[in-house]
Amino acid sequence: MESASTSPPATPRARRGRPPEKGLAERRRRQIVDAACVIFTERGYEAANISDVAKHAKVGQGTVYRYFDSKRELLDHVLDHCVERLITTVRAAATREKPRDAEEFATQLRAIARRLFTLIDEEPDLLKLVLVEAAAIDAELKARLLGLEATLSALMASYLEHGVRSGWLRPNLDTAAVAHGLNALVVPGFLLAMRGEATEEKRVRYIDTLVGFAVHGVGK
Amino acid sequence: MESASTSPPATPRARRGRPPEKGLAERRRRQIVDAACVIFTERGYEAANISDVAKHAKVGQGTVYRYFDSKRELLDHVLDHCVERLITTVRAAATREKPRDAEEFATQLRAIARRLFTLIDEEPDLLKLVLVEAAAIDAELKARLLGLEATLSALMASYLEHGVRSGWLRPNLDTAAVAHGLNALVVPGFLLAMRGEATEEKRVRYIDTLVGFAVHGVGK
Amino acid sequence: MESASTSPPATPRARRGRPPEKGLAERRRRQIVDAACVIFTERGYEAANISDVAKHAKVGQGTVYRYFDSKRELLDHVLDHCVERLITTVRAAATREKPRDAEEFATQLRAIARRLFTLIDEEPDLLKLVLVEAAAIDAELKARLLGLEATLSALMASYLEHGVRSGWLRPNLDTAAVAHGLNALVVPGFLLAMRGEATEEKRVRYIDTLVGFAVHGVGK
Amino acid sequence: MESASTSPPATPRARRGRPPEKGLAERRRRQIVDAACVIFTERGYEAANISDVAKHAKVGQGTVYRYFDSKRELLDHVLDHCVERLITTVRAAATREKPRDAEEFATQLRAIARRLFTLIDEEPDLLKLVLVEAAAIDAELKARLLGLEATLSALMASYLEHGVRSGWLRPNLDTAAVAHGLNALVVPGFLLAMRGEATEEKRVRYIDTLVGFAVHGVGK
DNA sequence: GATGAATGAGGTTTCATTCAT
DNA sequence: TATGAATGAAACCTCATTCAT
Repeated sequence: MESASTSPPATPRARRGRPPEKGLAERRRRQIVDAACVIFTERGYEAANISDVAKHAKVGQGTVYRYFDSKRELLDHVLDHCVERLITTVRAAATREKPRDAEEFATQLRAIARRLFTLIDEEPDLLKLVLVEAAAIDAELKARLLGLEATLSALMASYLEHGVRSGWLRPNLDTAAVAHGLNALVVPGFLLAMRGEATEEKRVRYIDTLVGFAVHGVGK
Repeated sequence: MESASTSPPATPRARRGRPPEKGLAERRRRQIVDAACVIFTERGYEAANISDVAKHAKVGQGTVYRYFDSKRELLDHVLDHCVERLITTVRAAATREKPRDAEEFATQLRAIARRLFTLIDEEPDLLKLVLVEAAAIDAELKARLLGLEATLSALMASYLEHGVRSGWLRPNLDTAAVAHGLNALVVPGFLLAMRGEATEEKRVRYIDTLVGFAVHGVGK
Repeated sequence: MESASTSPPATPRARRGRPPEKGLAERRRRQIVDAACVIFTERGYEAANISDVAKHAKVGQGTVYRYFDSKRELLDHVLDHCVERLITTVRAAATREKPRDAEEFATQLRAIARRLFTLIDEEPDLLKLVLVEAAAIDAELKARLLGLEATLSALMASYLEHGVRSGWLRPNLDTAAVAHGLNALVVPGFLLAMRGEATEEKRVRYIDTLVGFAVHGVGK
Repeated sequence: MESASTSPPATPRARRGRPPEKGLAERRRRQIVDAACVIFTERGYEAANISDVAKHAKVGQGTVYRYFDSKRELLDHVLDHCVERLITTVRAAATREKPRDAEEFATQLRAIARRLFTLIDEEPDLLKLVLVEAAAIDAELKARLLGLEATLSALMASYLEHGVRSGWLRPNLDTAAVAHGLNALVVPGFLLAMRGEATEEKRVRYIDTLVGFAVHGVGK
C-alpha cells in the first residue's frame, strides 16, 4: 500500500517486524531431530514420549509441534537422518572405480564392511532403531526400509554384474540373489554390536572371514 | 497351590463338583497365548491391547491376569511358543546324522532352508514379531533374541567343525564367524516374505543360489 | 462343555464369573448423562471438560469412555434426553382432541404455552444448551435441531389445517408459514427466562397477550 | 530497514519517516476485526484460532494482541461490528415518519422484514455467530444479546404505542409483550436461511404471510 | 510498531491393571 | 475360578498468550 513507486524492485514488500532469522528453523529442526534420535533410540519409538524429547532438546513441548506435525512425522525425519548417514557411509567406501578382479573386489568389500561396522559400533542403538524397530511401526515405514534394502542390494548386484561381465565372477551367477545374501552378511556384525561384544579385533576377524567366505563363494 | 491332595475329608467346606481338572490351567494358558500370538502378530505388541486378546481367547480380561502377571509376561510366553516352533522346525530338518561330505552338507542346508522358508511364508508376521519387534521392547528380550541367534549359530558352528574335522571343509575355517554368516543368509528370504513377493519358484531359486554360494565359499 | 445334559435348555451356555448385573449399564449411562447435562449446561459444551463430568457423576474418567465413545457422542445423548423432555411436554398438552373453534384453539395454545414455559422456567440453561448452543457445535447437530423445529412446526401446521378445514380459520391461510411463526412466539418467553426476569405473573400475561395476538392479530 | 531517505540529519533519533498516521491504529483494528468476522463466522468462535485470524488479516499473531487484549475481547469487537450492521439495517427501513394507519404500519413492517431477510440471506453465518453462538460464550455476552433484543423490542413497542395512541391499534394492547412477539417472528426466517432453503420467492411469501398474521392474527 | 518463535497448561482419549461379585 | 466394570495415569496434541528482536 504505502510502498513508494520509486523504491527499488529488490524489496517488493518491505518486511516489517523481527526479521525471521534465516536458518533458525533448520537449526531447530536439527536440534529436535537430534534429541529425538537419542530418546527414540534409548527407549524405542513407542515408549518414548514427546515431552522427554522436548526436554532433551531443551525446548517446550509446543515447540516440537511447531516443527513437526506429529510424533510419527518426527520419526520420519529421524529415520531420514539415519538412513542418510548409512547411505553416505556405504557410498563413501564404494564409489571408487569398479574393481578389476576378485582381489580388488574383496578389498572393496572389506573397505565397505569396515566403514559400516565403524558406524555400527558407534551407534548400534541408532541402527537398531532404523533397521529393527522402524519396521514394526507401520506399513509405510516397513515399505521404506524394504526399499532401502532393495536399493543397497541393487547397488551390490550391479557390482556383481560388472564382475560377471569382466570375467572374474562365475558367469551363471544369480547376481540379484547373491547381492541380497552378501548384504545380509552385515547382520551378524550388527548383532555383535548389539551384544556389546564387538571389539576391534573381533570385528576385523569377522570381516576377513566373511569377505573370504563371500569371495570364494562366488569365485570361479 | 500348596493344598495337598491328600488332605482329610474332615473339612466342612469340601470341594464340591468336579475337582479342578489339572490340565485346565495349562489349557487356559495355551488358549490365551494362542490368542495373544494372533493379536500381537496382527497389530504389533504395543498397539495390541489385552482386551482384544481376551476377546479373541473368549475369556474375560480378568482371566488373562489370572494366568499372566502382565502384558509383558504374556509376550514372554508368546515368544516362547514361537521360538519353540522355530527351533523345532530347524531341528526337524537338521537332526539327522551328520553330513559326510560337502555335498551332503549342502543337501542338509537346503533342507533346513526349505523348512525355514515354509515357516516364513506361512507366518511372516509371527516371525516379524519374534525377530524384529521383540528386540525393540526391552533389554531383556533383546538379550533373549541375541541368545537365540547365538544358539542357532553354535549349532551351525558345530556342524562346520565336524566338517573341518572330517576334512571336507577348509582346515583354517573360522567356524564361529562363518556360522553366523550362514545363518544370516536367511534374512533376505525373510525380507522377501515381508515384501509379500515370495513365490515358490523364487524361494527355491534363492535357496539354491545361496546354498551354492555358501558351500563353495567354504569349500576347500 | 461341562453343561450337564440334564440341565434345563434355558441356559445354552452357562455364564461363569460375575453375572453382568442387568440394567447397570443403563443406570450408569443415565448417571453420566445426568452429570453431563449439569456440566454442559453450566459451562457450555466447549468449555466443559470430561474430567468434571466424571467427577460430578462420581466415576472415573475412563468410565465415561466405557459408556460413550467421545465427548461429542455424550452430547448427543444429553440432547436426546433434553429433546425427549421437550417433546413430551408439548405432546402432553397437545394430544387431546382437536379444537372445534377458535376459542378452543386459543385455549389449547395457552395450555401448550403454559407447560412449555414451566419447563423453560425450571431449566432455562438446559434449553439454552439444546436450542442455542447445540446449533453451534457442528453441522450435524444444527441439522438435528432444525429438524426438531420442522417437526414441531409440522405438528402446529396440521392443527391450523384442521382449523381451516373446519372453517374457524381464514381459508387462504398459509398454514406452514404461520405455524413457524406461532412456534417462534415462544422465543420471547425463553428470553424472559434467560434474563431471569420470568415471574408467574409476567409469564401468564405474556401468554395471554401472545395467544391473543396470534389468534386475533394486532388489528382492531 | 527503517532508514528514511528524507529524514533530517539534525535530530539523531528523531521520528523518521511518516509520523504514526493517526488513522492507522483504527485501520488495523478494522482489518483485524474484519478478518476475525470471517474466521469466527466460518468456524465458530471456539474452533477458530487467533493464528488463522492473523493470517487472514495479513498481520502477525503478535499484532492481534497489540490491538486486542484477548481472543474474547476481539469477539466483543466483532459482535459490535455485526450488531451495528444489524441495527443500521433495521433503522434504515424504520426511521421514516411514523405510520398513520394499520396499512402503513404493515407496509413498514414488510420493509423492515425485507431488509432484515436480505441481511440474513447474505450472511447467515454471521448472524448465527451473533444470535446463536455468542450467547453460549459467557454470561456477559448473553446479557449483551438479551439487551439487544430488549432494545429492538423497545423500538417496536414505541411504534405500537404510537399506533395505540393514534387509534389504529387495539387500545388495550400489551405493547411490550406484542413487541417481543413481533420481533420473534424473524426467527423462522433466520432458520430458513440456516437450512439453506431460502429463496427469494419463499422469503417474500413468508414475509407477507407473517406480516398479515401479525396485523390481523389468524382469526377469520 | 510489528513480528512470529516459543511456551506450557490443559484437553480428550486409551488401556493395563485391579477387584467385587 | 471367572468375569468385566471401574479406574487413573499418562500420552499426544492445540493454541492463547508472551516477548526478544
